[in-house]
Amino acid sequence: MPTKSPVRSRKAQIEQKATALFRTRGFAGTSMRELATELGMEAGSLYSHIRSKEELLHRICFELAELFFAGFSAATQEAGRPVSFQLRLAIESHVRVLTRDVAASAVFLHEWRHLSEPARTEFLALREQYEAGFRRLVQQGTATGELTTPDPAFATLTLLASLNWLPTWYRPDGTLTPDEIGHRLAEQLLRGLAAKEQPSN
Amino acid sequence: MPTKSPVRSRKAQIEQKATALFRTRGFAGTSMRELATELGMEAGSLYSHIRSKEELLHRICFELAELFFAGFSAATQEAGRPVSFQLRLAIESHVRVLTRDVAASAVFLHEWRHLSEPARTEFLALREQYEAGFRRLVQQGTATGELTTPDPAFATLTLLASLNWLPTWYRPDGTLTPDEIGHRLAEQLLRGLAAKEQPSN
DNA sequence: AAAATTTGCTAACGAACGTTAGGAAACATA
DNA sequence: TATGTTTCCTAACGTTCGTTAGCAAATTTT
Repeated sequence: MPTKSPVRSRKAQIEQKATALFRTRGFAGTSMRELATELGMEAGSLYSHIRSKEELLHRICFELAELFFAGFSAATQEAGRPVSFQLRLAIESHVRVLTRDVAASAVFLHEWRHLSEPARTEFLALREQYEAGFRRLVQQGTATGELTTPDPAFATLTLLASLNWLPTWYRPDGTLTPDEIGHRLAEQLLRGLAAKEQPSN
Repeated sequence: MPTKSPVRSRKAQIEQKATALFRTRGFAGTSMRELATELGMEAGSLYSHIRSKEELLHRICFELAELFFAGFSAATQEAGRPVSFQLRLAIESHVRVLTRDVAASAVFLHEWRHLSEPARTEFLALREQYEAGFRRLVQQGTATGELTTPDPAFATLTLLASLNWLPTWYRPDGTLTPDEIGHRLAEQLLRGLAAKEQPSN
């Protein structure tokens, strides 16, 4: 009996398919009826496994947030590492999380607006906290002289922008592995912040 | 009688308010009833001025596309300019269009998925064409030796990513003018592609 | 094997949706 | 002022939505 896919619980199937649909159609543009149809069942049956449509979204958002924080911690926890190295590791970790499940990442980055309060505000606070971590790294890097930028906050925005656009173009079946992508992005972005060379004005 | 705002046609008011709502709630998450309420009227009345909800989205998407193309043309039409200079101008033009109406830009970048066919496919083709223009610039720049990157396509993605994340953070009342932002982004991004200095491997 | 639990279908609920059509009110034109 | 046009309210349409509850079937547990 060749089984091509690992057997998943019904709930896991629902979550995976919901993630895919939320990504392509948006949260508000995805109905529970079409989700159920994609799974070969009726919409009413979904509620044997989940509480609500919003619960699906909530899980995607807050579970990915945890992964982002865990990766950032691992990248930056070891004392004594050069700041620019920590920043490189943080970039690479961010890319790893984004590429782990690119549909979930796209949902995470755009569909949070559909969370009800207080989850919505909570999510935004987490996001700000995570970004502040990157900002601190860039600031520390300029303070130590490893990095150069006239505006650390602006540079951080640019950096995160490059990273967070990834779900729009990344394909798991593309030629580059997630680690290669992370490496390249880190290279290019850090090159733009490198302190050794002066830009020609 | 001090009038603070210029008097606009009802249609212009509808379009402006729809743009704002589509930006914050998404196209699918915005109802015609709430749009009408924001304008102090009833939903049924909107149809004296517009044909459909989708027409509003269609206009946002295709009018901005025109602006992007016009800006790119102006940046790259003059023969003899160094490629990296053209790229700089193209970046700055892109930022000018994005910052012209940041809500419309956010809608343009994310809500196109709600266009029906054939408009949806048409829009994606336009987008690809515009991005191909940037790719050509980067490729030409590496061919002339003005720019350096092991992968022009990848570098272009990174560049456009930095630009297209702008609507998430830009505030018209912020400290930087659109031209300043364009200049900074161009500086930082081109610095990451500059051919004169070799990155430390 | 019997009992308990889970799963899924089904019909339905109350609410919400984009839009239409009729008519009154407001405005513009002759 | 009379006429024509536009704007808006209103009620309603047909459709869709997320979800609930009842029950039978399937599965699991005892």
